[in-house]
Amino acid sequence: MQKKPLNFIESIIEDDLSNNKHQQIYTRFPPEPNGYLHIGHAKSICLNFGLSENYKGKCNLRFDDTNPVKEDVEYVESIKEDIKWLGFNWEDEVKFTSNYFDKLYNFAIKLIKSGDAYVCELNAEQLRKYRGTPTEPGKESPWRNRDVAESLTLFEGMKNGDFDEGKYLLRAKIDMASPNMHMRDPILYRIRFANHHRTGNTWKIYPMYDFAHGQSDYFEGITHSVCTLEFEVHRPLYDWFIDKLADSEYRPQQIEFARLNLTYTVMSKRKLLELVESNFVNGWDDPRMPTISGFRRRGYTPESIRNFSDKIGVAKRDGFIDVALLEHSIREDLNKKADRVMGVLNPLKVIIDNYPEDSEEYLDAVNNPEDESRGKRKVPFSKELFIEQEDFMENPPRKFFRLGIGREVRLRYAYFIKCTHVEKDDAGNVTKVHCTYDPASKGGKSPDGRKVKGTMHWVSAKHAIRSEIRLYDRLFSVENPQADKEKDFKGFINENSLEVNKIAMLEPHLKTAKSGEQFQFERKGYFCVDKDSSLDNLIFNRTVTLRDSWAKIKNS
RNA sequence: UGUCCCGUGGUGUAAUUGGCAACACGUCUGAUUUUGGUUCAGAAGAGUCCAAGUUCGAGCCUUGGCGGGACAACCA
Repeated sequence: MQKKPLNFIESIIEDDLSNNKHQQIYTRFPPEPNGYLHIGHAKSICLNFGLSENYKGKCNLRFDDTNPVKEDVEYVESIKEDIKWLGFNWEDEVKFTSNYFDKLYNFAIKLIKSGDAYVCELNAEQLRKYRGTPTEPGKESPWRNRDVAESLTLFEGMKNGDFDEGKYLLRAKIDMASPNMHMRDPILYRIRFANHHRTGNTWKIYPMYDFAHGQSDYFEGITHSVCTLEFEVHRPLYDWFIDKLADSEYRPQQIEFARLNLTYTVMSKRKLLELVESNFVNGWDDPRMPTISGFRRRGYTPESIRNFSDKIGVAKRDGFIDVALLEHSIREDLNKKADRVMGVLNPLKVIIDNYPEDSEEYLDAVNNPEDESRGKRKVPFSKELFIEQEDFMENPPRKFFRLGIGREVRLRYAYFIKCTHVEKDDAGNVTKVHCTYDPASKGGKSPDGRKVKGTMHWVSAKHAIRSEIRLYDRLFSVENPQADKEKDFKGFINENSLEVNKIAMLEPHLKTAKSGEQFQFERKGYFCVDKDSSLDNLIFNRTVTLRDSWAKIKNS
């Protein structure tokens, strides 16, 4: 057995462990509770929790809840649910940055006292001007050298709610000329009269993310603070804070990796929120959304997402993962797990002219050829059947192996049938296909050994149950909807990303299928029962189609 | 005209004291098949952004270019 090559983060960890820098690793997943988790977060979750699993360490779930105006308990609940669903467990109880508000406040006071922070009165616009640009140095605030005592008093007042929002700020005193914008006297605290989902109205001031994040890692004893690339330039600032705070050699080590981009979708919470709010989709868990809850409702399994996460790897260069790899991951998983059934999406009536009028019989069908333990079931057969419209052609092209006049095919698990003639409507559309069957071919084998090219799925007309089927396609019509700087990403939405089919006919076995249950509709794809489904209105979501080499031939 | 990060098949990741580039997805053949699925066998596809240098030998080291990305929210 060959050892799987390490990614660069694992290499760092193995070095740290073998050098005894750490005896045990401690990671964390630190979402802000301001939206639902998406597949990009899943990558980070699998990484952080996976690392702690593989190296026998620990991993915290910590909500970075420093901005009460955007955050909500609804989101903390959904995030917890998603992580559990993926199969991960956090260490101890859930952590919140708001747990550290006191510590952070005391640290801020320490910084004021040591002359490393001051209360500033610049307004938003002035602040922007004073900050400079990436290529031009900033200017020092007129309040920068205010008395320590005065800053202390003012900061106390800010905390007590004595001042209006925006009136004062606490800023670190670092270097307004730094080539790194984040070092130009960053804001530590701002006044906010907002109700915090956990601390209520206790606080009138809230720490900025940059002032809270690194220290929270430090408070929790995190050894490896894994985050995405955009925080790379923040690292010197976090290190600056920790140097002021630390009383030992211990430092959390921040390591940045490239966030996940997937083709034909968008991955920012802001954009996903926009899709939800403008009703392009039906909520955060719409099966077209790249959210974890969306994939769950679509029928993706936790295993498929974890395997996907393994396969995409971890690196610092950012790129786009082909959505085909995700689709491969779910097919791979469902191929082993999903029971096969027969369902006709676009029914075409077939009449077996030589089959006895009122007769019916139950035929054996294998539930899952990949898993014998799943056993067999009975499928009813009778004189009138439905087949898929696209499985019949009057003038079939070369390489078409299905039914046509004079052709013989196999009905899966049933009989060989041969088409004799068709009926048409006034418009010339085929409405009924007449066939004869070979009674000797029961079960799908012909005793004389003759072969047929095609095997088709079918349902017995009088036994079939009708169902609603939601067919999903990619949400966007281009690989990268954000590539165009001029045009808004919503302009690239695929108008046909949802097709609701209400004419599908399924084998009766599915009548009692429960919400969340997954099946392979033979030759059509993987489907799961939607949460909106009920006994009198069965609803299936198509998770993904099967690979389809005929479609490729047909389209070329 | 700043600081930091990154350039390996179509896509994503490997190549761990420097030894003529591997795996996965995708693509294309063929075999098997009661799913045009699965499975199996095979093929094409990069000479590692460019240039110079060190070396017997460079994707790995050095230098200089070029290209891409991040950073100017009282967001995270």
